[in-house]
Amino acid sequence: MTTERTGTGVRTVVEPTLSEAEAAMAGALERGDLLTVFGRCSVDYEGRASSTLGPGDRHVTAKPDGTVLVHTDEGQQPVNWQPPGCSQRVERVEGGDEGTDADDDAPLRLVSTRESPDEELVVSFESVRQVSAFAVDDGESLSLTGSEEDLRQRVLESPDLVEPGFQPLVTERRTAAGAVDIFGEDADGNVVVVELKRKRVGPDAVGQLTRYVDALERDLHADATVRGILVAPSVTDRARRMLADRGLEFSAVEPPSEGE
Amino acid sequence: MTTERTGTGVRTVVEPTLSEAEAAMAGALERGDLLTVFGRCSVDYEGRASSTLGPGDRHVTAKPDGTVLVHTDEGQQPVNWQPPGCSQRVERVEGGDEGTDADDDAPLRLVSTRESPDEELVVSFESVRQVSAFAVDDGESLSLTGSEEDLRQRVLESPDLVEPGFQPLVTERRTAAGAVDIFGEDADGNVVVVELKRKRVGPDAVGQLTRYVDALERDLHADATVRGILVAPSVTDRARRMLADRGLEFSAVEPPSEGE
DNA sequence: AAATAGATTTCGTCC
DNA sequence: GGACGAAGTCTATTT
Repeated sequence: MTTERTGTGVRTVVEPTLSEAEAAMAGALERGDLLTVFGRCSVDYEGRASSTLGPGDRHVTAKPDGTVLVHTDEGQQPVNWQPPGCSQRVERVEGGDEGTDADDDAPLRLVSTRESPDEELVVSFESVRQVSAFAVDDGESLSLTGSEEDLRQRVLESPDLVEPGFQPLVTERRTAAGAVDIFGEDADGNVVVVELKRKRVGPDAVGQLTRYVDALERDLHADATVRGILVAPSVTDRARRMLADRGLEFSAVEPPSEGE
Repeated sequence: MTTERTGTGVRTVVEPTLSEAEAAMAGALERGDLLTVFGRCSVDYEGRASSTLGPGDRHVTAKPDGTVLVHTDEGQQPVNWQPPGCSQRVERVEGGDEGTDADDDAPLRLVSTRESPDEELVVSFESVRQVSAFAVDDGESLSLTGSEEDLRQRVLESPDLVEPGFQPLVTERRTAAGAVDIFGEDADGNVVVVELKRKRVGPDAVGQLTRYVDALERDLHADATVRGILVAPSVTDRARRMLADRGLEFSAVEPPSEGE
């Protein structure tokens, strides 16, 4: 086993005994560090669903905000996790009758729990290869371009992109079926409902637009024509057919990128 | 700087120079290890959208399957990432005119790219606190209970949970609007469309069921009555109202848990 | 490669 | 705290 303690916020223990790993993990949780553990473990989860995962090498992260992530060597998503706000503790299975110390062979457990919903994640390490604790200093936040919000601004600045003469009146207009992205009227004064999507749309988006158009037709009574326009970069074949069946329309508009 | 090389598949470098970090990272990528880097970095992404992230301490993971994850001290989701299948490389910004070596102050970059869609993620380290490489041995896969698939099996085994006399006929029956979860008939011989959800449902699920019912009514022509039943643990108020407006129904069924 | 829908989705926003 | 919808969603399945 080797211990590193540096003055720059990194503490690492390599090939610790389970008791040494326990101490290092407890210290990291105590200090509010970002904790990572690599070792052979099994994982059990019970809460919104239930899962079990047999023994294998995994990389486990516990963040100071209460997040826990268990990653295998494959996949972008963790194989098991716990969301922010959970409480973490490390524990050793109780030893024999007389001993107060934990059995040296007993697994080391990282337990994460929360209430509402009641959930528990247990990572049981049979061996630990590395424990690291990091003091994180991060004040910056992400700046992102190309979201649906960016597309909305683009359409509000240049309504003609939807169709010549389109006039946006309100965003997020409420209906019995939910809030409409953009509510406006066309060159002839007809009511227009616009549903925005930042990428190619499928049947679900058509369903959404349908719900809003139907709801507005009821709200505004029978006399007024309500047009529904799906605004997105492109549509799938089935979605295009569904739009046609329902008398709805599509207008191709790209979300702004980088500079625009 | 301290280097650890153990016989059990863990290599760790603490407080390396950028050149030392570069070598450690390149070796890990070469060997197909799970690579982790903790350090101060900026992140730029360009692809399906664009994003920038200013300097801060982050934990970066590169998996042998091509996944890259950049985590801050907060949140379950990575602040930036690259999906499985991407290609990674480490590089140093080119030095001055005459030198062949990289400028010692030039940032160390982890670059991840893929095509279709064209995406690039660049993590620029101004300092590195730790580089670790792990040889992962994991043969086990996750076993999970409580999914929609489990709910489907429960309903197929006990159709009366939906309503007395319900008879499932086909699963995944195709319609013009997509595949129906369970297609069957009720005690009176009416066509029944069942949409399953493992948790409390909102307006989107009602929209889905509506699409399938509408599509089937057209497919089967006008004479037959098509009932639509949303099967889930519970419904939101608005969803319940939308169901009523459309003449659709709700039946409360929980997905099986643990033992069941 | 594209399409479709589920997910212990997570995340933000608004009520 | 619940409800609702976006997301660089990811992931599995099917065409």
